[in-house]
Amino acid sequence: MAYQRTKKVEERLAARELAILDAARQVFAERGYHGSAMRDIASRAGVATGTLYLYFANKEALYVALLERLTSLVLQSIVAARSTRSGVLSKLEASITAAMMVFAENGDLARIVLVQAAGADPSFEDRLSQVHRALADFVRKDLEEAVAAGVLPALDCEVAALAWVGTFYEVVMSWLRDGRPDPLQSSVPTLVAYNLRAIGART
Amino acid sequence: MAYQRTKKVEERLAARELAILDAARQVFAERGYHGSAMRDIASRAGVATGTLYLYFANKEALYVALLERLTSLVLQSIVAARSTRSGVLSKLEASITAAMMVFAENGDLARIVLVQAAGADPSFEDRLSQVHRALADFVRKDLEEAVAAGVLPALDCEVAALAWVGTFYEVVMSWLRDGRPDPLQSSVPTLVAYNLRAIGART
Amino acid sequence: MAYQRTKKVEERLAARELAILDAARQVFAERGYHGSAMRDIASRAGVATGTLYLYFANKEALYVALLERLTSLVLQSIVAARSTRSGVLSKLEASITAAMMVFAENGDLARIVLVQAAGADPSFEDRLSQVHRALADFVRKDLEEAVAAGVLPALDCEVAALAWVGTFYEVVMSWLRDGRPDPLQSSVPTLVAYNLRAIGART
Amino acid sequence: MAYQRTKKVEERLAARELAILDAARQVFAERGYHGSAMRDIASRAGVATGTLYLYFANKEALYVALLERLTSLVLQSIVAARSTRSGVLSKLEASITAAMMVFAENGDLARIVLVQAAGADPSFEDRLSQVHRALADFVRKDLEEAVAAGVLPALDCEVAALAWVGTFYEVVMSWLRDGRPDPLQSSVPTLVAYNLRAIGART
DNA sequence: CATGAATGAGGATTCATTCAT
DNA sequence: CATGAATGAATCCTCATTCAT
Repeated sequence: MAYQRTKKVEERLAARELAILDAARQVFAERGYHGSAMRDIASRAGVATGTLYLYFANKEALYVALLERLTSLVLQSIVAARSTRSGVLSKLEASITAAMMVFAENGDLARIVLVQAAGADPSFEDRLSQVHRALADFVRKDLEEAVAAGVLPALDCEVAALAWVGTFYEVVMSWLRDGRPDPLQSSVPTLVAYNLRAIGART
Repeated sequence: MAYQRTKKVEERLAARELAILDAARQVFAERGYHGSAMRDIASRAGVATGTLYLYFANKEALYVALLERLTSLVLQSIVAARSTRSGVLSKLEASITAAMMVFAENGDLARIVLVQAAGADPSFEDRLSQVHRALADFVRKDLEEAVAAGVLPALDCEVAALAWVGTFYEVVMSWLRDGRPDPLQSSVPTLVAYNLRAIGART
Repeated sequence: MAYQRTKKVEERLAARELAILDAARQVFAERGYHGSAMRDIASRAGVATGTLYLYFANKEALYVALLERLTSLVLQSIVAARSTRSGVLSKLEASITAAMMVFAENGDLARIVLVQAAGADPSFEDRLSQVHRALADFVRKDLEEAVAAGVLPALDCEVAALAWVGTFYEVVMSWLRDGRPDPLQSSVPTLVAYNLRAIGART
Repeated sequence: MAYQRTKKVEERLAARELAILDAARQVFAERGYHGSAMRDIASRAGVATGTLYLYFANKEALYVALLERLTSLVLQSIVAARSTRSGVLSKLEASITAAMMVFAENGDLARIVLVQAAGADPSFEDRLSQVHRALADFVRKDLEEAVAAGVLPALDCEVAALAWVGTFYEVVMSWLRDGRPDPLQSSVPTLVAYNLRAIGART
């Protein structure tokens, strides 16, 4: 009889893929990309080495899956958060808050993506760039819109967007390094105010 | 007669160490820590593999030498720049400008230290942290002094220092990624103004 | 279906371990510890280099496995031989004959353990010492028992045991060097008689 | 003016050669042949690495020089000792006593030659064989002469010689391993008596 | 689908030896 | 003669990936 991919089977497969991603997340976060052997990840996931290759083409693909996981979490979260706000600056604030929440709840992924990815292999730099650029683009567009709407004075939105993202990025890095500020989200209001003042917004 | 370590010899040794550091800088910057074989570095430096080990204990030590080189360049440059200014905020601006100049003139090193180091090996994270912390500390102390002197309004100097450093760090990263802003230093006045507004300084 | 460790697989694994030990025995015996590259052993065993490390932790462990193999063969053989005899001196003779038989049948191992081990690495000396001491202890205890039973006159059993072992050891070494006496066992009666006279036994 | 190899120069050279041999003896005895780097020996001798090669062709030659040093000490000592005795068995006893004295006074060399040489490299086995054979030959000839003179009963002198040497060799090994018997020479009378009884000599 | 034994290329490091000084 | 910097071949071991079971 033909093999039937029942729902039950489907679920087991999905669960296994998650287990592998979870194990990879932990191991990569602890030991870095090159310090992590596929064998270690497999044993942490409770599967055989070869099984990893049934779910991911190779080590790089497994790592990239984690990178994309965080990227996707952040972007989805931002989109969802923006839909609850109306004003431009309010959307901007919501965006950045949402992103910070995701980082705060996914420390391992944040470490892997924001701290380790670039140095793991030059080929990952591009992907990290995309995250930065995506965030900066959100900010830049909002700023441009705000300027166009007269909510903000004239501004070099390109550089301001980088600066804006940089303030948050640096705080996330500090949190990943030293655990401060604790909790990470506590810094958001301060930073938002910091940046709003910097761009001349009336608070 | 016994081998004499003449000035000529001394110079050749120093030149060779520089050649090795230079080769390491190029190769590491291009291919990352784990993508760079000691053999590649040696051949780029025009020496035999074993020669590397006469100058550096091992691959890690060679890498760390580059990290410390940038750190030392930055710190020296900051100290020198500060001595030419008098006001607190002026010193702060001089510090950050000096650091950016060093990054601009040492792109490879900046890439190795700021982009790659943390992901190359977890053991390097500490060293990168030190750079960040050292810069943030300079800023924080200046801000605290400025607040104490009444030049600035009350302020969460800890977070502000991180934000301040973050704005510059992000721009450096952008420059390393895309080559923009070009030249890197062109962004300094904008960023300084950005941060001064953010902390409520009268311009 | 999951990979099954069937009896067939089990056998192949055991066979492979034996093949590796066999190859190691040959290569080490021919070229000595430091003259033998893991690659040579692997190719002689018909496996890849990495496969050696699936069966033995490292080169030293592979060597030690050979040392322990001979030790175990000798001790087992002695124990078995003693159980077939009744008198003390008869047990003693059986012991030494059994040991010599094992050496005669395992020339490579004998060479590795008795000739090469001590010089291969200072850390192996201990293990060689144990072999010597184990043999000497067997002899000493038998001698002490024989003296206590009045079968032998009073005697410095400690030194006599060493001497006893030494006579056989020297002959084994001579056999390993020059192939004489041939066969090795032919010397046993002569040596037993030699030692029995030396300790004053009535023949 | 032509370079004159004055007596003073000659002496300095000889002293240096001795210093090197001495250093080599210590280092080899401690770490074994392959565990000893030429650099270590040089630094222990207080000279530069290259200097070793002015006195010895290569590492092997340096090691062989030590082997030959002990061989020569033993043989000279035996010859000298024999000249003071008259009877065959007396000469035999003097020979073996003399050899043991040399071992006792040159523990490092004894360790290098008797324990390590064979395992250091198969090419050294021959040289170790020569020592054993030289000693055994002395004994065999004496035994043969004693038998011919009727001082001893008929005897398999070949095997007896090996046995004779073996008893002493084993005791030396024990001394090198455990430091017992202490002093080494204390065992000589016992062993001589042991062997004399074994070959049927009237004491 | 899952397993884990097997592969073998790759790389950091050591060290005997040479030779310009 | 003496030095010690330089060489580069040699080797142990790791680990991503494959594939027979």
